[in-house]
Amino acid sequence: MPRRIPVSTTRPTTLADIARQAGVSVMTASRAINGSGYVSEDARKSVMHAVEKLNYRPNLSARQLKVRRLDAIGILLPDIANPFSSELVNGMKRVLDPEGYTVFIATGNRSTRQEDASLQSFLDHRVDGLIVATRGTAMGDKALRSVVQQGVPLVTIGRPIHFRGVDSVTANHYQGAFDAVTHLIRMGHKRIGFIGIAPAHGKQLRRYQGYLNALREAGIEPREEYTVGPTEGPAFATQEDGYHGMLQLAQLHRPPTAIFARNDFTAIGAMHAAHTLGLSIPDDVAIAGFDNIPLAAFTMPPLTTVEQPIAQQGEEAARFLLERIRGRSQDRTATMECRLIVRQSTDLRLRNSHR
Amino acid sequence: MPRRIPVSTTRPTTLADIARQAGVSVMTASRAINGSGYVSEDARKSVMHAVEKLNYRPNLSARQLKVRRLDAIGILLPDIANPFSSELVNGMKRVLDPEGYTVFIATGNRSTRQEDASLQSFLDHRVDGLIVATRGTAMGDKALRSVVQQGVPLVTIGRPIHFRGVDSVTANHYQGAFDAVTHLIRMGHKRIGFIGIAPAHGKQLRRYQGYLNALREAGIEPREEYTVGPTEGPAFATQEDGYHGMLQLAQLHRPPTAIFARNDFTAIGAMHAAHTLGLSIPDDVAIAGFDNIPLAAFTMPPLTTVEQPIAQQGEEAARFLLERIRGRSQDRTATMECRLIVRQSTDLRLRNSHR
DNA sequence: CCGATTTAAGTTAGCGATATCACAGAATCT
DNA sequence: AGATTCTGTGATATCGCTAACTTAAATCGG
Repeated sequence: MPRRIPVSTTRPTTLADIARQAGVSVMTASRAINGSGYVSEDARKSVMHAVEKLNYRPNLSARQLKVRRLDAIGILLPDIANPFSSELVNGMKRVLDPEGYTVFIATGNRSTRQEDASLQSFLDHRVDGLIVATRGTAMGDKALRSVVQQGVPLVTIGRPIHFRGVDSVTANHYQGAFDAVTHLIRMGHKRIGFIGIAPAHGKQLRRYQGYLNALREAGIEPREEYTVGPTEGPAFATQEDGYHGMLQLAQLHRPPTAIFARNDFTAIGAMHAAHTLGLSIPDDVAIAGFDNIPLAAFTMPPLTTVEQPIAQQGEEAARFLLERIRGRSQDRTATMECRLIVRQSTDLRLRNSHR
Repeated sequence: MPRRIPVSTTRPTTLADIARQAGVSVMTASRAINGSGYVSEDARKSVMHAVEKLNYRPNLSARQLKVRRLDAIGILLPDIANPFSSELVNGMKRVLDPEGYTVFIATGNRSTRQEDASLQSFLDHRVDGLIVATRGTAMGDKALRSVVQQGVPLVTIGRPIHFRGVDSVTANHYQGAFDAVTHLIRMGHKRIGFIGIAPAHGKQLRRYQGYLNALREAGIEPREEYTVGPTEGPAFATQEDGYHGMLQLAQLHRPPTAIFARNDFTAIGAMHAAHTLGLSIPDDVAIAGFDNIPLAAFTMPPLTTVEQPIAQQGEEAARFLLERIRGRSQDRTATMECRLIVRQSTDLRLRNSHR
């Protein structure tokens, strides 16, 4: 471990400096600053004046050592490029800021090892609670279980949890996918493909289950060759996956007339492949995605997709966490409904709109 | 301020617990764990054994209080939806992780007040250094100046800094824009529009200056009516801005035959408007963007754009910060070159490629 | 074989904050 | 009036950790 030479310019102001400047004891200064206990108006004023003058900021490490509370919560995200992340954090902040909590973010960068490291960092810094929005893995589950055992309040987002002591919030991906595929069926499609995961790995993927069941409920037996995608299980599917998936499906003897893509990125890749192949959308092939990323309204044609209430998931998770921190011990779960947004990539009759 | 009831399940293990369990003094335990000073092999082993058994993790607040070092650095980002953010953080982590630093991220959400709050939070927690990647504002500058005065090592990214004691890293946006516009001129265009900022507010925007000078250097006098965009100064320009900007330019008596958009989102909005108007790209209007977001290769047609070395900026910023923390006091600045990526939105002759 | 060095521990004293106890004077109650 | 409560303040002891000092045995070189 390399040595670090500190560049101590001026020592930061401490409570003792304030007390000296204000002519009171440190305890009185502390009380004045925190508004606890009895402090005369005179004393309060001169302390506040000193705080202002010396530009005092309490040392949170010192405070935390004593009160065992950091007023900070940690958020673990899979990665920040993800279009969710921002909205999710906004939702959480909306709830946590007014309560005086600071929010720190760390990312796992899709690597379980990095996720564990970030999680450990939060624990080492003794945050008051954790919100974890990374994808579920066996290794990750083990780490989370130990978090719970250590008594640190924990809420997960979009991740099924298999043990107690945790709250969780999720969107109804199953229903969203079901609705999207049902919409395609209503538009007259019978041969509907899924791009985003290899058939063998789709058991865990609720979006895929929604796709399968929508077909079955309409009396259409899903065909395995209509499902294409990466085999990496819960990995995020990309534009490239969508592009290659579409090419693959187009080569079939009787190719699908409609595509339900695992997410909007995948859908955009599929659209691109369709253009390349000279297929027109939605006449030759209809395409629907999932997530309603900002760009979805700006593809050509605009993309039909499913919107999940991201900010609300963040808010709810934050509320759950606050309740946990304040002592609730029963587990709670919230499932938020998704909303189908029909645009021209599946229905030409719609006006060209950005909504 | 609401009261918080702690849910103390089991008190976390302390060094004293370890010492007791291992049958040594706390100091020996500390030395064994930190690998400092002399510790016999026997003692080290039994301490490590106790650490393992009791699942001990040092209390970083307590340690920080003593050693005045947190081994953590704070990163302030404008918002996380931004496609940079992720890459930027990856670059930083690549440098900081191996040095034993933990990275915490906070966002300002494009609000100066929130940025200040996040910055203050980092300072209150006494991080060892700060990397700030938010857009420059007067209020923000003031806050940063005070950071420097407090002796906290600071590096900025993509933000011109007007005072000393700060390192900064930036991409050569000017050159990138210059190259893109020069490319448009070489493709035979003479009437080239800029979408992304109102002409009166473009003074600060290096991308706009690059546009103007590329025109002038080619002997083309820029026309004010060819520049359209929001008036909010350094705000981020969106798809909507691009869409409306394109509509506006198309209404001119002699509309531009090429568009240089402030960023890829704006370019995508403009492309969408062009499609809506029945203009073909690049025959009726060529369009170039900036940033090379992942989707840029998947628009129809693929978008010509300028790529800036994001991860490298993150790495360099992290290296600068480490040097500062270790005592360097001269200011350093790095400017990274951008790279023009020509695709079919400006040049039809190219093969359809995703590179 | 003896002083000097190295190795291996333990003791003490804080870091900067707050909880707790102690105490004095003012205000209120019975 | 005397007891009781309310105000306002300060002294002291920690929180969990490590720097600095101290002690003591082991090792070493001439």
